[in-house]
Amino acid sequence: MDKQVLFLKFFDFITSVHQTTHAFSKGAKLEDVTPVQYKMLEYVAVSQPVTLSSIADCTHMSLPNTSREIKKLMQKGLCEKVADTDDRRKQLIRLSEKGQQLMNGIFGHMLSQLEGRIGTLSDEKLKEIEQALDLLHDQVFRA
Amino acid sequence: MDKQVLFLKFFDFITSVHQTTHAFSKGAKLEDVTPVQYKMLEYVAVSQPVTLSSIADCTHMSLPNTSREIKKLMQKGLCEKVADTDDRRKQLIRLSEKGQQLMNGIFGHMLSQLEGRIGTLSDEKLKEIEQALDLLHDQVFRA
DNA sequence: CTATATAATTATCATATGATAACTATAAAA
DNA sequence: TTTTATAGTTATCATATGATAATTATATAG
Repeated sequence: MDKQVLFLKFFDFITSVHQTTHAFSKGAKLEDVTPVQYKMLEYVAVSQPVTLSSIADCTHMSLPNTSREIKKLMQKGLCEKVADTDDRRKQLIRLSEKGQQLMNGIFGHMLSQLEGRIGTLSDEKLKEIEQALDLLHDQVFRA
Repeated sequence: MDKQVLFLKFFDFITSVHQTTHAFSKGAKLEDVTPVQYKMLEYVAVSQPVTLSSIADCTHMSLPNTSREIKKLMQKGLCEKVADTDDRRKQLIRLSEKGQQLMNGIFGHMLSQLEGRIGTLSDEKLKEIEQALDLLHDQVFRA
């Protein structure tokens, strides 16, 4: 097994995933949300409610900058703060109704893009794809 | 086959790939090269020599901004221009010796990161991984 | 030959992003 | 209780990035 060749395949694969990600998000209307803000919204959508610190950690941002951008997202009415009753230093963030709808729309758009790619495949093929996702996730792209 | 479930799996997978990419590039010393400039270097490294227009296309940048950033990369001694003898409007870009060394170092770093993840796997497992990469690349993450 | 399309450059501007210092409030440890 | 650690805010600055208009040079179509 030539590791050099496998590496090139990985590199090509990662590039393809990035391009596909770009293609998927293209066309989803994101008026008034910057790339960094979108990344934050995506994280909040999946893990809500979350503290500012965990947003900062997971998006590789500093706490001050995270605070600033969340403030902007709240001003746009996309996020809400909830006080943490256990630890009053913490601020729990979650999507607002409007933010939830925005992300639902985006996820729906991505789903339809995916549908366009795998919609016609047989159930056996889909099973194979699912297994491939699991394998790579566990063996290579694990955190 | 529940498409909704498969979508969530895809979403999770894409997130993992992005995080792994981030982890891979972390630690590679990129003094004085911005993220956008790095993206350009990566494209040039793989496809050189390339025209400014193709760099602009593939990195989703405007031509003026591409021109500006390439200029900076040349000032840093990482890229070179070669005139296209066929069409004198075109500027072919390639890595300089220094740029080549930089990218070799980064690719080497990524290779060792990958090695750390799959280095101990059996040849059969590696074959499976290779097939999974091919499958997903062809069926889902194709351009 | 003239008009038009392509490739790239330069200049300029607004905004997004990243970094840091100074600060407040609360919790936990000594 | 005093000290120290944690969570977050605010303000400020420098730089990176994205958008656009105006310009030059060359190629190609009519």
